[in-house]
Amino acid sequence: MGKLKCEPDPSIDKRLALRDAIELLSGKWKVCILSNLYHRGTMRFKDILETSKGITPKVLSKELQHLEDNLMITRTVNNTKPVTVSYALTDHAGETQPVISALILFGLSHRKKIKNK
Amino acid sequence: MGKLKCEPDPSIDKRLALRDAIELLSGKWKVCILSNLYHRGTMRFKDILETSKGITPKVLSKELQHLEDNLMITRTVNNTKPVTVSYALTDHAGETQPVISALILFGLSHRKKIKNK
DNA sequence: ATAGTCACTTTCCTTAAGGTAACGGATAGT
DNA sequence: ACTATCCGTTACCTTAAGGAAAGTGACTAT
Repeated sequence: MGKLKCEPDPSIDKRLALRDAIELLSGKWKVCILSNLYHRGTMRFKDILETSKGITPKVLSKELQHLEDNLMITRTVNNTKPVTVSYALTDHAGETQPVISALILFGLSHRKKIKNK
Repeated sequence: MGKLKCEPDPSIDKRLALRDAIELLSGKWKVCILSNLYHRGTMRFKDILETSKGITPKVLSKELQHLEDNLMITRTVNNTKPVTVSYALTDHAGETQPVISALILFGLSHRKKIKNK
């Protein structure tokens, strides 16, 4: 494979954006949590704890805070007994859909390539 | 945001693909190295060491091996004095382009959202 | 003989991610 | 009073990522 294009380096803005986007999806649980919320809609803490198999409450709590800080999910304390808390995706989280699709498409092709080694 | 669609859970294949794809791009240096190779074409070890500012030879060596294992780059030992080694993207690496574009697009929008907090 | 280049490798260290297990406050049922 | 549910927190530990600094081996130039 030779040189492709020889554009100037990507702008600093794009590099920061790329780094932020990857960080937001990196780690063992974030995509799993987002995916669960996407497919099941609003969920309570305990629901996510059970569907994200293997996660502990401590880690889940941290991940949810991180996702909330990044405006990917909303956290709503319900007026119930005992207290329940609902989490749901924001509209902004919907913008990850093209990213996820592209990642899956590449990942599928990549796994094929790797298997034939 | 209510429930979006209520598809069944994604297939196990897609989940694995997604995880692999994210892992391949996670970490401090991989995207940086790929981006350098993409914009500059074939590069020697020292070139990448200098353009990926802050990386150490040990870490670069490890990252390059990882990328080679994943068929993203080729490693060619040149018949020169002193020995030089050339790295270049594979065709397969080109398939990350839609992923990177999607990540940048999302990242730019995300950074705007976060700034207005 | 000495010093330099290139592509690493080795050793040692710090930091951060993630896991385990137990505990806490609020509330309710029996 | 005792137990249970829910949503966490706290304290402690292990592992992995990554950084700093020096060294190695093959070769060349002076």
